Amino acid sequence: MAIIGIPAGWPADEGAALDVQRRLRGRLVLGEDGPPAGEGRVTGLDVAYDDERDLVAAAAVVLDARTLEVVEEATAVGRVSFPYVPGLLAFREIPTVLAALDGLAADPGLLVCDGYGIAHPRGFGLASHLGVLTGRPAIGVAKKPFTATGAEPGPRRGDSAPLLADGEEVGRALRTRTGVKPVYVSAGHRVSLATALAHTLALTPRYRVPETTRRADSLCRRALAEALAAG
DNA sequence: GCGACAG
DNA sequence: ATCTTGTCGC
Repeated sequence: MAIIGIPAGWPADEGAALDVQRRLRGRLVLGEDGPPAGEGRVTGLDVAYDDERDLVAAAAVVLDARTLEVVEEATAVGRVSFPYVPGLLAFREIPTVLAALDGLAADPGLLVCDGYGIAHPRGFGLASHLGVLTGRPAIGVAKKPFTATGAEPGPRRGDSAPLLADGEEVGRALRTRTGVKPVYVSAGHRVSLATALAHTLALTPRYRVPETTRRADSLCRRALAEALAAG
């Protein structure tokens, strides 16, 4: 499989990335409810890195939202396109993730990203960025808190507490399993927070992290290992 | 100015 | 993200 190069004109430094982020932010759509949970399709996206060889492997796994069975999978391997800078994660992952999405024949439905949507320092995290570039509904489900503030949610599955930025609710800390650490859910593009929360609960019948993310995580690790073995 | 900070 | 030792539980 060919290695995805860094796209022409891709931001080369933080200043350029911030400019792109600010421009794309103007195309964000937040007024839609988005696709209802439990029907249609949901697609999990994740990446794995090999810093030594400057490689990133991405996976896109399409699930039937009702049964959570795999409909289709695709992977891509690319060159790392940006250093890790908190708040600019999208610039590191997006070229290879888009290549994986391009490899799908099925309609991906809702995009479920490993990271934040609008609960981001400038309101435009990975899920929002990917949503705008693809035009598709997208949500972010992160495993760790970022810059938004919030209280601890209650102890039971389904309990949640607002994530606040400048007094506005930009997401929720959501307990997906009773007695287990919460995940951090935010709308990305063309979805409401309520829809994002409903999807996250529908995708976590058994584990803390959504089934989409778990499937994509294991697939991109496999893809990276195969790329390294192939040379 | 300093610390904190998705993956 | 990635690395890494040991431990607990189904």
